[in-house]
Amino acid sequence: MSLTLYNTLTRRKETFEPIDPARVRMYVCGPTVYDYAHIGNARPVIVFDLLFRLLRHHYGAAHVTYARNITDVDDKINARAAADYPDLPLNEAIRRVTSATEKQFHDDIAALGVLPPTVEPRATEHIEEMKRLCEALVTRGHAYVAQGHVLFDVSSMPDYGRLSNRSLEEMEAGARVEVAPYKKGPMDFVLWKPSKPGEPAWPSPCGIAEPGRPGWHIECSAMSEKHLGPIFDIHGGGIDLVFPHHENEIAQSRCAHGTPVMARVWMHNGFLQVEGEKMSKSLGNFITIHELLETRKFGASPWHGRVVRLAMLGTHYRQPIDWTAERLLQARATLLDFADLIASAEPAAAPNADVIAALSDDLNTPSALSIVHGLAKSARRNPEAAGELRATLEFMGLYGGETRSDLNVGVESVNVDAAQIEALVAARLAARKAKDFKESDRIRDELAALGVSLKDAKDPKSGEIITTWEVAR
RNA sequence: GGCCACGUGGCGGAGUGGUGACGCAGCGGACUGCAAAUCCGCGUACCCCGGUUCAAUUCCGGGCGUGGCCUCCA
Repeated sequence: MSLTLYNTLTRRKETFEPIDPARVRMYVCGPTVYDYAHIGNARPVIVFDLLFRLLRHHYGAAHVTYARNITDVDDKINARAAADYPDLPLNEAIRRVTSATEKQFHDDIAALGVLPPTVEPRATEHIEEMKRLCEALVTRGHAYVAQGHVLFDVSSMPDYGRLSNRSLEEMEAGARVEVAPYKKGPMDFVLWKPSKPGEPAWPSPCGIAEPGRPGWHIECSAMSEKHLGPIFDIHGGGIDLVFPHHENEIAQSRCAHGTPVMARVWMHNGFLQVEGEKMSKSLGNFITIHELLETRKFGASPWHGRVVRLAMLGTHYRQPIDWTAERLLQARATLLDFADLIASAEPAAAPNADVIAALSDDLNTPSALSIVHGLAKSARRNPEAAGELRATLEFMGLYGGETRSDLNVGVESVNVDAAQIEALVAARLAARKAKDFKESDRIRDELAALGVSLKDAKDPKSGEIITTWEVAR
């Protein structure tokens, strides 16, 4: 079965053909660890986790390498560290910020059913590789040194701007920022820059005497090369990274290695809005993954990670998505329904083939979920279908053994005394048998007031009425 | 200002040059003492205006709306 992916480079869907099927390689831009990851950050993490799972399905788990980096050197980290730990030396403060944030990130996304990537490189552990890239770019005439900076010379690359589909002339005409005086061209960007006293600093490359630190884009070029090679299969991230980040990554890697492409397929997930508005701290609708999972800040309830994941996958990854409490509510109702169907099912050996086919068409999750609903329908009758439903949900990361009450995390629930309920249910059944429907309805109302709802069913063999109950809320 | 996405029924959301995916909600029916659950059935939806075509929601052009990037925010 073939896999089709939309490639930002060519602006169309293409049949995916790995460079080496025995080692399929994907790189995705990970978080900058200075604060809780927000719900917009969660989108690429979930989307590319699903692609990782699909690639493993197609090529074998041992034949896929997925690298997702941690950016732990950045001005925002420095600022945060100085603000949070004013009494500590900056480097110690930075270490505290990055390690705590990294742990938080891992906890958050594990709850979303995200598998660990094959490698998770950190920027600070690849400084030497970045410096070597700087040296190579200067040697090859694609970069120059000016006032302690190493700068990429965009005029040295004829097809700079191909990914974002914009020409140098357009960019310069539209530029609204003041150009630093040491730049040769206005679009030239920083590969390495001097550090101020107290800031993280490393010995500089390219004969620069003063210590410095890397620019933003260079880390991904260095880490992807080290872990995946100079040319690899898939590079992913949010659509807002297309320019300048990915464009500059491409420029650095291709010019340093003299290669025609960096990654063959570039994939970008669409942007996320919250309740119809851009998410921003000033609008007060900024929502972190942590808050979604652990607090009642959004939609008056905490939300189970699988619910968040389903809500995210309900929209195709390239479409814009409007993050609302309503869609979380719907996702939870769906998962609750599935949980009942598969709790006791023996998982099938493989996920449903039609679901795989839908996902293999550029990760068409809405279409895949439509097939999943069909599976759920059969599962009400057929235990085998229930097993297939279970295997499929597990494959998509939408089921990990959660019970109803797990999924209903934080939902106001009445404390029920099971023995008391059972007694009332039995009393109602007795009243029904005696055709005392007034009394049986009274008991049902009494149970409803306790938050317990009843389902009557006939035993198919004996014809006896069997009543099951559950806490509705 | 430049570049780029998106606009589908009450809501969410695929897809397609010609028989209206799927989910939620709603309506009708079956089942039930009545319900719940379940099952069956039900919707003249494709932002506006032109154009191409035998035929456009789907292609092209224009407009409007929303959003993204051009300022190290996924």
